[in-house]
Amino acid sequence: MKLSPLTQAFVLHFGEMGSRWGINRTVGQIYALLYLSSEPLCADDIVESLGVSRSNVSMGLRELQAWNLVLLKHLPGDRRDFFTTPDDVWQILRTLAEERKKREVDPTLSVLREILMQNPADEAERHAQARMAEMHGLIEQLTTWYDDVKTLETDRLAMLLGLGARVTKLLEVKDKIVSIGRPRRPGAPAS
Amino acid sequence: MKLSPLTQAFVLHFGEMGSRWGINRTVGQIYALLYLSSEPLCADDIVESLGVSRSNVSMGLRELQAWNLVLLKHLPGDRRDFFTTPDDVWQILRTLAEERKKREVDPTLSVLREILMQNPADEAERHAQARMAEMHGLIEQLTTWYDDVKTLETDRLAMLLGLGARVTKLLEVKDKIVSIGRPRRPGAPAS
DNA sequence: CATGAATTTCAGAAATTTCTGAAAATTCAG
DNA sequence: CTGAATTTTCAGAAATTTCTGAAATTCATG
Repeated sequence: MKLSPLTQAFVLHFGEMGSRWGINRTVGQIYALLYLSSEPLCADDIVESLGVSRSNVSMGLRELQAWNLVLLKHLPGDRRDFFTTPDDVWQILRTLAEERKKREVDPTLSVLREILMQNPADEAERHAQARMAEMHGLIEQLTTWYDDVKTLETDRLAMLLGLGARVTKLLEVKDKIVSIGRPRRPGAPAS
Repeated sequence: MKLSPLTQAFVLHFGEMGSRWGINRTVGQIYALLYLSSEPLCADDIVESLGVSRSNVSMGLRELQAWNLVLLKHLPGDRRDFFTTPDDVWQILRTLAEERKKREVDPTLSVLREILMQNPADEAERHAQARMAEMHGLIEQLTTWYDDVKTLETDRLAMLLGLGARVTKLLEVKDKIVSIGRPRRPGAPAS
């Protein structure tokens, strides 16, 4: 299993990027390899392709399974485990988002909520809590949006992305139309 | 500068989360501290609050400046550097998004483009390239959306978030209305 | 241009993370 | 149950990252 130069380049890059996240180099490389492969690979294929130890691959695969990023396959008449990634990149994105939220956002939210329950002892604590409340509010808004959007099927999601910032333009126009139909009295708040 | 328990809890949590990203513990803690503080802090304040070495704080602050996450302030008649975070959490979010994109997404995009220029030597490379093209397409869609949305002022952005998945429902309704106005001939594609 | 307050740099120590090889566990066919 | 194929575990080696203290640098001021 000698890697072609193209595959090699991608695998090495993913290794580097991996370390920029929490994921380690080998895990990144294993994932890249599985992602590119047209058929499922077993642990020894990976050992051979990446030149790392068998046990390292075993641990890497375990981590990827914990992230729900790989699928386990069994070929009939073969006791070995084979691994792939899902075909659909959008599905991969959804999984990634879900797992990162679980690991990075949820714990922070719960710490913030915890702290915001307490009441402040002094002015410094009052200010600190106000800051945490701001952060909490921001994260809540983002996760609410995420929860709303994550269930969209791929084509709807693509549609939403394609719309981008124009959505707000649309709403503006709508507001204008509404306000023509319901002209505001002089001095009344601008709604 | 003894930290109050509330602040302490938040700072420690940020330290932990920091290591889950590329950022190290101290950098996370420094940021948390600055974020919560009602007035700018100088390096020695941070040393005292966190109990780490002066040089470590210096390096941490440098990293945070590289991320554009802190602001440098100078008090009149004081030669020391003082640091704060921006007041607006939405602005912080924008900066964070921008910097992470720069560090994590852009390099990947450029590697992908590089590889997709080459032409495949065999069937395996052809398949690998197709996979990379899928990933490239996905990232392009996401970054296009991001580029579109990142310029929105905070209230528009909040509006867009509030709308969430309902956007697509809106489009559906619009499509329905349009198709009533322009009934499709039998056998014609559903547009 | 000397002084001293403040900051930065950097070599190496300390801590942490990653990786390996050997041993243990698991699984299944015979 | 035995034994071969496969996977997992884990103690410690190797590599990497983080942190420190001491020295170097910067720079406003007398």
